[in-house]
Amino acid sequence: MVQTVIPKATAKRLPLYYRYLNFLYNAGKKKVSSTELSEVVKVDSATIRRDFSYFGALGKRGYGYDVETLLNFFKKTLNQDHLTNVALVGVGNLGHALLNYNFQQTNNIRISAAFDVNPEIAGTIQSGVPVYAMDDMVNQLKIQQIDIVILTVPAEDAQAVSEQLIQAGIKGIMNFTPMRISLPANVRVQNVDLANELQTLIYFLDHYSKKDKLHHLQSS
Amino acid sequence: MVQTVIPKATAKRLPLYYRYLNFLYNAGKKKVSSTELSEVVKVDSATIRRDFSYFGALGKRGYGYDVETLLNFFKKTLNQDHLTNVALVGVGNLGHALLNYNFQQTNNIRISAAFDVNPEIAGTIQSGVPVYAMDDMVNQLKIQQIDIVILTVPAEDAQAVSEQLIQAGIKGIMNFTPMRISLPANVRVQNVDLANELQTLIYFLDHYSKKDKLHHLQSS
DNA sequence: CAAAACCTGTTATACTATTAACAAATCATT
DNA sequence: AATGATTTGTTAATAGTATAACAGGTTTTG
Ligand SMILES: NC(=O)c1ccc[n+]([C@@H]2O[C@H](COP(=O)([O-])OP(=O)(O)OC[C@H]3O[C@@H](n4cnc5c(N)ncnc54)[C@H](O)[C@@H]3O)[C@@H](O)[C@H]2O)c1
Ligand SMILES: NC(=O)c1ccc[n+]([C@@H]2O[C@H](COP(=O)([O-])OP(=O)(O)OC[C@H]3O[C@@H](n4cnc5c(N)ncnc54)[C@H](O)[C@@H]3O)[C@@H](O)[C@H]2O)c1
Repeated sequence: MVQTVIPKATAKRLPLYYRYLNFLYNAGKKKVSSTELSEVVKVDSATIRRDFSYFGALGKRGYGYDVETLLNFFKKTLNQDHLTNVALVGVGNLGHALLNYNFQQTNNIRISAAFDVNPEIAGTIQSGVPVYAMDDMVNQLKIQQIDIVILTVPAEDAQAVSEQLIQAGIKGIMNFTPMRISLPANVRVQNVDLANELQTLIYFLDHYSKKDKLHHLQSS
Repeated sequence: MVQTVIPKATAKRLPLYYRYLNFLYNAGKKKVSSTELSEVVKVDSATIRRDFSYFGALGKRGYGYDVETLLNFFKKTLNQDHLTNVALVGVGNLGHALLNYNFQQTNNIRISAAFDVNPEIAGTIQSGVPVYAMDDMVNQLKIQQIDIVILTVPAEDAQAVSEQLIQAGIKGIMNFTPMRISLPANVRVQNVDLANELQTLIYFLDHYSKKDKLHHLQSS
C-alpha cells in the first residue's frame, strides 16, 4: 500500500532504520528480517513491517529484506544521496560541541556556516567551519542557499534571532533553547529540549517504574 | 477526574508548563488562562485543560488558574522541591558542554559527578564537577546514591558502559549516543538522538511542507 | 441585580499509532 | 514435488492522543 504522506511517527523512525541498515551493510550482512531488525533498533517487528509497507513491497515473503536494496531506498528517501548544508547560530558551549561533531559518520549532513554576535568569535574558523558576524547572516544564508538552522543562542535571544532567520528565508529550525518560538506556520521547528527530557525521565522514574517493571521501557 | 497514572504525552509536557509558569510568576502575573498559556507554550488550550485535569480541579471556572498555586503544585509533582543529583559519563565534546550548562536556572537538577576513561581528564574538576576514573564509577554512584546518568561516550562504548551502570544500580539513562542499548526492562532509557532529529527535520521539510502550509508546524 | 463575557472540567468525537494475527508467498529439505 | 519452516504485507483489533463542543460555574459590566 504505497502512500504519498507517511505518518509522522513513521517518519521519525526512518533515520534510525537507515543508520542500522548501514551497520548491517558494513558488517557484510546480505538480508535482514523484521524480527532481527527489531532486536537492534528496539522497535516492534510489526511496526517495522508496517512502516516499510508505506513505501510499497520492499521485502520478499519467506526471505526478508535485502539489506543493500533497502539501504539504497532509504538513502534516496532521506535525501542522504547528496550533502545537505545547514547553519548554526550561537557558537557557545553547545554550539562548539555540535560544530566539532558535525554529524560526520553515516549522516550526509554538514554544518557549513556558523554565526555569532561575539566579535571575538565572528571572523574565525571553528572546527573547520567559518563563523560569520550576525550582520552577514541573512546574506550568507541566501548565498549558500541554506534553509535549515541549528539554534544555540541564549534563551532570551531565541525569538529575535529566529525572526532574523525568517528574513533569510529559513524553512526549518532545530531549536536547542528552552523557549517555544513564535513563527509563521510554514516554518518547521524541531524543539530539542534537553532540560525537559531530563525532567521527564526523572518524572517517569518516580511515577511509573514502580508499577510497570513489566514493560519494555525504552522511551522516545 | 484525578488519576494516579498520567498519560505519557501529558508527562512530557509537564516540565514545559512548569518552566513557563516560572516565567509568568517572575513577571508578577497572578492568574493565567489555558488560552493565554496555550499561546506561549504552543500547546492547544484544550490539551492544557485536559492535562491539568488529570491532577484534579486546579483552576476556577470563569477565572483561570492561580499562577502561584499551579507553580507550587507542579514543583512538587516534578520533584523540583528538592535537588536531584545526576552523573555524566564521557567528558568529551558534548559532555563538557552539558557539564558547563549543568541545568542551572529553574531546573532543580545538578550533575554532581562525572566519569571518563581518559586518565588526563579523570581526577580533574571540570566546570566545578569532579571527574572520576571508570574504576571508581560503580562505587561513587552507590555512595552518592545517584540513579540517573547522562551518557555521552563514543557510540562503540555505549553498550559496555551501560552494563557497568546497571551494576551500579542506575535506574535511568539519558542516552546521547546513536546506539539503541539493550538493558533490563526496569531501567528507563531516554534516547536523545540529535542526528536523527535533524534528519527527521530535513525529511519533514522535503515531504510535508509543500502540502500543508496550513497547519502549525511545531514538532516534538 | 441582570446580562454578557469568560473560562474550566468533562463528554463526545476524531485522529494517530501500535500490535496481534494470519493468509499468501517464498525458501529449504527431503 | 511435497512438506515444513519462514517471513512478508495487510487486515482487524486495540491503545493512545488531540481537539471540539458545551454545560456549569465565576467574574465583569452596565
Ligand atoms: N550547553 C548545554 O549543554 C545546553 C543544554 C540545554 C540547553 N541549552 C540551551 O542552548 C542554548 C545555548 O547554550 P550554551 O550553553 O551554548 O550558551 P552559551 O552562552 O555558551 O552560548 C551562546 C552563544 O550565542 C552567542 N549569542 C548571544 N546572543 C546572540 C545573538 N543575538 N545572535 C547570535 N549569537 C548570539 C553568544 O556569543 C554565545 O557564543 C541556550 O539557550 C541554552 O539554554 C544548552
Ligand atoms: N558532540 C556532539 O555534538 C554530538 C551530537 C550528537 C551525538 N553525539 C554523541 O554523543 C557521544 C559523545 O560525543 P562527543 O562528541 O562528546 O565525543 P568525544 O569523543 O568528544 O567524547 C567522548 C568521551 O568519552 C570518553 N570515553 C571513551 N570511552 C569511554 C569509556 N569506555 N568509558 C567512559 N568514558 C569513555 C572519552 O575519553 C571522551 O572524553 C557520541 O556517542 C556521539 O555520537 C555527540
